Amino acid sequence: MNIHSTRVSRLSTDKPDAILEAALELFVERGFHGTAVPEIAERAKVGAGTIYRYFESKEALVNALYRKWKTVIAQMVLHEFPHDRPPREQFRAIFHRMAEFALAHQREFAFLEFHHHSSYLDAQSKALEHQLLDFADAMIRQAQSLGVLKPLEPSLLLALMNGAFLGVVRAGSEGQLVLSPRLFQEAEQCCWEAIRA
Amino acid sequence: MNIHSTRVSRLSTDKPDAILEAALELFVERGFHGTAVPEIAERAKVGAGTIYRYFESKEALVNALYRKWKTVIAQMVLHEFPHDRPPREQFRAIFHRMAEFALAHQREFAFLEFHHHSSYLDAQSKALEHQLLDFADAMIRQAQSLGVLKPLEPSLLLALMNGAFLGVVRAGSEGQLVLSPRLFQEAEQCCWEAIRA
Amino acid sequence: MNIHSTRVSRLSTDKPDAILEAALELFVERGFHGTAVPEIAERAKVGAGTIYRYFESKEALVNALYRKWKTVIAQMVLHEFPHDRPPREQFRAIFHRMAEFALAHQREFAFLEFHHHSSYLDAQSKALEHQLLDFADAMIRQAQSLGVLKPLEPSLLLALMNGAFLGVVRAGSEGQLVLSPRLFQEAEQCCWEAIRA
Amino acid sequence: MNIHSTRVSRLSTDKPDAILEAALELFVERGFHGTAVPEIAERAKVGAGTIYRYFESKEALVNALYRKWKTVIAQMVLHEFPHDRPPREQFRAIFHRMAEFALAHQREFAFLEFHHHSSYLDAQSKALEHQLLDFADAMIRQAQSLGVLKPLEPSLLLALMNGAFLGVVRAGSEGQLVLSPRLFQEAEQCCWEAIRA
DNA sequence: AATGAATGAGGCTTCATTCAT
DNA sequence: GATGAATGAAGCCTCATTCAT
Repeated sequence: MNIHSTRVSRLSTDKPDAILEAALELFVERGFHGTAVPEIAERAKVGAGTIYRYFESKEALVNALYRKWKTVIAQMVLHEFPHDRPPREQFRAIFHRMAEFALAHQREFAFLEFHHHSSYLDAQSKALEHQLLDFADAMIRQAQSLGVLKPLEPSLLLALMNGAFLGVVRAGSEGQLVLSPRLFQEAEQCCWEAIRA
Repeated sequence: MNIHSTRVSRLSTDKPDAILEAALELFVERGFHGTAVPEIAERAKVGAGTIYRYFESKEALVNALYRKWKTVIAQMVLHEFPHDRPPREQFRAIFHRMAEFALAHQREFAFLEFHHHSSYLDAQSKALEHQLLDFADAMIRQAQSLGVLKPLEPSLLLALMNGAFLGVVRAGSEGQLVLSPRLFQEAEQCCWEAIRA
Repeated sequence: MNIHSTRVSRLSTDKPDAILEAALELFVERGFHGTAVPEIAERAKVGAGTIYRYFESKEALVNALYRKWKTVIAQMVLHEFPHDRPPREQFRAIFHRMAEFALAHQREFAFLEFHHHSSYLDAQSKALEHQLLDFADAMIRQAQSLGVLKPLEPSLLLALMNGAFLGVVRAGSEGQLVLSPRLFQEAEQCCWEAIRA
Repeated sequence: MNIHSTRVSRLSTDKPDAILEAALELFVERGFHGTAVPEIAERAKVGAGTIYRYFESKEALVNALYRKWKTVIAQMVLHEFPHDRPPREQFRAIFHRMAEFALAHQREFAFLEFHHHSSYLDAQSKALEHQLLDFADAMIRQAQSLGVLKPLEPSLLLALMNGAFLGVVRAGSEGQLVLSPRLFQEAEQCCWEAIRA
């Protein structure tokens, strides 16, 4: 098998990926209901029918997309997490890893956020959602028990951090802010001061 | 004007409001493209054609809705703003007024946030968006010049605050948090600590 | 309300009927799966969407059609049936009434026969089917007990009569035979001789 | 030709047959338009493209199928027909031979009947149809000239016989009747009495 | 020769909008 | 002014057919 045939073969294999990629872009730009399946096909440079060889329906497609990236981000955050380090460092780790993901995959991040609670996400997709939230919730409670964080409702602290981070990413994708590792470091410091005891 | 004509007039006047109200609910529940105009008519208890007497198109309807509430929230925040008070107090004022709005009009707030940057919003609607942001930006710069806030990019601080606030409201509408004036006070304190020098 | 408005009103009311009529013709000509809904709309001179104001789906449409005419034929045969007359006369009555229907509604008769056992007919429609068959079966058994008919399986006699009648109507619609009351009288005599003791 | 090549050859030769067999089953179950070509391929255990190596199109496939079995049944009925025997015996021969075919090939018989006058049958296929009918018509006329049959329109007698026979087979495939040689003998006697002078 | 992935025309259905009442 | 029946363009999806392997 020479280079050429390898390439051809890779192209074939990439069809579902091209579809996912195209769908991601369009769902972010126009939303789920605002995107027509043939548009996705066109951008992915495949026939409209081809989409249905790989995904049962438009809904199955969003769900596959959602699960794919939600799984990636969860793994990035949780992989070899420094469980035995102090809260301040753990917080930095989470923030940093999410920033890394958000920088490398702005569109994917936006997609995950905008489709959070949509009616077309199935139970399995919604379950994935809680993986990270539950983890963060546990972190917060532990840090609170150590007296490191403000003794407020964990959900409040979580909502503030989550929101603040998302706000920064949003400002980035809207062009009001140029995202950079440096910027996220600054944001991280601010966020920490928001919740520390 | 006799009783009869008053009634008729009141009914007539209420129709566009009923339509806006119904549209708001449905747009929040299912999104713009996910909502059918006849559904709006049904919930508003008017004929489908009636909507087109008051709004040129479905798009004109969202834009009217967006402008209506964006104007209300802008007025709530800016009306008799304590321009001569210290930054700490001004920050509290903004936060408090927005919280008031968000508590009284959760659906409206959600609507404004979810439709921020949608393609179906026209230029005029998008312009309204900047009213509050520009105001906040000016506040931040002034406070920074007084050395009260961290000397970071104003857009970053704005994004953090905006996001954090939104995160709390979101957690509220998702049921993870029970919104209350007390809760917003706590959130406000956290947010302030995030950005103060 | 003058003649003109009556006409208009009748036209409006006739829309579902026009749809049923058009569907009937096309289903007979090309079968259920061979007929496109827009074709039905075109022949009925209505918009394609209009069909869906009156029928939930293409399937609901065939079922409505089937039930409509199956009910009509059943009533024609069973209405004021001469229960107290001798078998020979009863047989003639059934045959004659069905012939009357088949002559007046050739297409409808063909439709009912060709769609008998189709997968798109729902349970309710299929239930209607048995109304006439069960009645005929009871007749046959009674006549047998009187020694008037051959002592063969009732289902066989029924199948022979049913088939023979249908064969004549078919030959008529295929142009091999010109249907007439006279012709059916002759057919009736033949059929009786086939089954009489 | 060695064992190996025989096997290969048999396999190859069997492919069109497997396709015809699969198509027959599905056409009977769901009709022509209700059956998808890939389904036929799947049931025949061949690739979808393979079908097009043997048949130009889906339409060509039904026509081939129709012609194949229409030819078989015609040969079964006409082969060494007892031209010099009396009408009663000839009638019995036809009936018996068709019964034999219908018993051995219920699905094929059903297929031929249900697709009689379909728009997708071409002229050649429809011509085959007349082979048997014309033969039967000639028989009837001859028997009539001998005064053995009722002096009614030959087409009427033909339609009655044809229909009655079909009715019995139909009742068999619908489960209302258990087909057997004995049953067909009884049916034959009935039919004869229907038309004899 | 055989395959089955790929295609895109066409089918069923929805829905924004119009218009006769 | 108000209605809602009617429309047809457009959306999701299927499937007969092709073609690269």
